[in-house]
Amino acid sequence: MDGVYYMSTNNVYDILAERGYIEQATHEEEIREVLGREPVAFYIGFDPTADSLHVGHFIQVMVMMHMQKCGHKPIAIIGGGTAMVGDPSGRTDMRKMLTLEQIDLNAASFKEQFSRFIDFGEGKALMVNNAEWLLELNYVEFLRDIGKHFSVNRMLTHDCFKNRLEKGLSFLEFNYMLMQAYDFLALYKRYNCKLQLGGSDQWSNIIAGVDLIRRVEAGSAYGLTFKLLTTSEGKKMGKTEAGAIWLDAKKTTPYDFYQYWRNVEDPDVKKCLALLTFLPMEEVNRLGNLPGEEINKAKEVLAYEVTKLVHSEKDALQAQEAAKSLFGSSSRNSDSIPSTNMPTIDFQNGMDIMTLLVETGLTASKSEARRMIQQGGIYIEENRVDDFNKMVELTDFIDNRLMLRKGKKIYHLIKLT
RNA sequence: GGAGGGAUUCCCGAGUUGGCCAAAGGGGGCAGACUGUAAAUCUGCUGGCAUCGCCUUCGAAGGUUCGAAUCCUUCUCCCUCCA
Repeated sequence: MDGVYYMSTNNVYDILAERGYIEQATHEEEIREVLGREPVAFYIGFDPTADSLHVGHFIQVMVMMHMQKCGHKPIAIIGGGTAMVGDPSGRTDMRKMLTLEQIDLNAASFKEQFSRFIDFGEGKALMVNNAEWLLELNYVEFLRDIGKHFSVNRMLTHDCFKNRLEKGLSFLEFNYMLMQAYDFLALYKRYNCKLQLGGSDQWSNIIAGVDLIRRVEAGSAYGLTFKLLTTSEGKKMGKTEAGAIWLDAKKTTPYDFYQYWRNVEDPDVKKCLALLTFLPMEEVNRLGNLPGEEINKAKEVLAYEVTKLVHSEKDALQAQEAAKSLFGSSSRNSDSIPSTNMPTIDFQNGMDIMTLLVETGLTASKSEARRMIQQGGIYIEENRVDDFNKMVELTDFIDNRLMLRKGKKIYHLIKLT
């Protein structure tokens, strides 16, 4: 039935709802009606605090894609204005101010990445930097025109501030909401943007914008929030001990990217398929409900599909192939297996295993390498290394290659050059 | 501006009669067993270098001491209360 439903509707709201994106809506019925009636300009904000988007952003990008496919017009806002000030949440580490150049650089990377997913062709989508209007604001004017519409009493009742009242809240942070609300207003006026989307943590800020537009312009504006990508246990997904999963292949290789999705926990597979791929819901449900061990098939599809979307079909195929060769029984030859090229001479007199582990980045230090070996977590070509003084010799290489493994899943190929 | 309180290893959080503290405990993470490249569970590890041992860590900089995360001084940041 889900599949039929998907096929028979073209209201993007229904699609988003069915796929499980939507968390909260300011005016559910109205939004659905507007989206079904006319092309709507909508926006999502992104702070250019890094030089690449990550998986957390990707879910928002997915939404933009769905929306665009259904004829609506995405406006991606780069938070250049807010980034100038520095995101106040997470104040202990006093975020270092990004320079204007850095922000511009990041913004350019963002745009490049957005372009892979969204069609920025004439009139189809926009990317705007809020520095355009935020940086030249006049303080007193802003207070009089915008500030007067905000009730401190009401703001204080918002959850996002409530929690902070105990820990402390700077005036700067307190103003963040006004800035974002102003963004919405500015976009409303410039582009007739009447819908703001965002992660569920943006709810308060979004309502603030909706209210502001209604007050200042007596206009109709709406907000929708989406579920943050979390595991069944409520932890944020898209982060590993090593950091975020980036969309930039230089920061997270397609192989690692693929593996991340290949290894999601059983209960999360269905959700990920729905949120991060364009597979029909019928298929999503079928795959997500595969029993027991068969769910691994669904994980393979998930990993393949997401990698294909974010990188390319070729990358997805290569990653899949690499994974199969490593975890299956076939030969271990694939260009996508993580590897390090090392000069042959380095092994002329042998190299001790601990140094090798550090060189390849499999362990962060020799101490860790030692520990790993003592615990039996290091393998050379499927042979457990039991001596941390072991010297790796040229004779250990087969065809100029040597496969190292840490734990069960982390492979690393050494290639002699 | 005044009065108090606090800053500890990835995170939270003990530790302040100075040595037994590389620093309790929990979380997270990693590894092992079991598995399905899953979950749950159990076990071990979790600053660096090194074959006893050594080195750098407890907001920053100095000082007192044979010896300081623990005492003193100054500084920075944060919190609470008062004005």
